[in-house]
Amino acid sequence: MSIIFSKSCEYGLQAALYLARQPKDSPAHLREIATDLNIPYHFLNKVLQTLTRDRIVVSRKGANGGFALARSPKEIRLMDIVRAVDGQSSLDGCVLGFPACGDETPCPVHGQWKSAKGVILDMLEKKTLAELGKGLDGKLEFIAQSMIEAAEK
Amino acid sequence: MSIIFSKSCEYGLQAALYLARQPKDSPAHLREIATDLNIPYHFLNKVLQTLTRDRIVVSRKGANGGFALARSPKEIRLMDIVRAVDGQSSLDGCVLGFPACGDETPCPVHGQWKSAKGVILDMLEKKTLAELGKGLDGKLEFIAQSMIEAAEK
DNA sequence: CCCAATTCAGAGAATTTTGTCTTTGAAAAG
DNA sequence: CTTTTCAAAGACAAAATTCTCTGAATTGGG
Ligand code: SF4
Ligand code: SF4
Repeated sequence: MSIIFSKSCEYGLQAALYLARQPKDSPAHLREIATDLNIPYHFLNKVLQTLTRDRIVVSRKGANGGFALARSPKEIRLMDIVRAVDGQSSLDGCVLGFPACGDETPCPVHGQWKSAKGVILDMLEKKTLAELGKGLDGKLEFIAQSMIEAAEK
Repeated sequence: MSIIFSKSCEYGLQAALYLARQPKDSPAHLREIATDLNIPYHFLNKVLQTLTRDRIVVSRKGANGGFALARSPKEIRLMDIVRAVDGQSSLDGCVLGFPACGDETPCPVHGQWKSAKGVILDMLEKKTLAELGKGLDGKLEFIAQSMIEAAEK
């Protein structure tokens, strides 16, 4: 389970990463993505519709249709997906959430909280799907591995 | 809204902080806490029952009863409250949540994710209610301020 | 060109989880 | 006893997640 994101968002991130690792010019089918990543088919359908509307992925109907990234993985930040699926507001909150608080009237965890949040936002902001995909090549295939182990359970 | 915790947990943290700032030997009433912090009475009731069962707060019934911390604010970590209310499992998750992953088969954000999570867990682990309460004294009263501004809206 | 098969699009129903409220009971104080 | 206040079960509501079903675009084969 994700600590921070909704399931929609989690699935969106997974699917996008899946697409980033897909060979060029061969769109992936919804059915295939869903079973490989172990995501409910129709829920993923909805999430991908959102990503398509937001021009993060493109879809084609009919035979040899499917889903593919709309632009280079280098140009898609994790943040883009989060914003598309969960909305910006999902990142604005706080751990404690006192009624009125902020930099002017901070509670005593405010400093640590901001730094933790900084690390997370930085990650989402800076990491692209391309970088996500890198670091795997040469080593064992992360997703494939996941699938195998998931199937074993 | 809290990014990480359920509302129960958020309310639990707020209530605990409220109790920490309460003068010694004068338990606070559920009704009072709920209205001051703007938390639904009966929901807070449930949360405080949980904290009581977990011996983080103690309750007394009847006239001049109420709730108070079970031990010194110095000895209650934020983590204790989170675990009591949301359970340990609420802290075990990940942002991406691939089917099979971990330190052995990490995905490429794993490093950054662990560090972000480290900051958060560290905060929950190390900060006590006492430290939370400090940093406020002398300055404007954080909670009071919150209440005033909340009432204005 | 037309048809059948394939695959995404979308509305909306059903389910599950989470958050809130209602009601009754039990303990403590005076 | 009577009042005050917490304890607890469970009804109810709202939100998140999952499923059902119908429609529309595309392709390739007659
Ligand atoms: S002051 Fe900062 S850390 Fe504290 S509740 Fe407000 S936003 Fe959160
Ligand atoms: S490898 Fe680490 S960061 Fe990646 S999905 Fe798994 S737990 Fe999360």
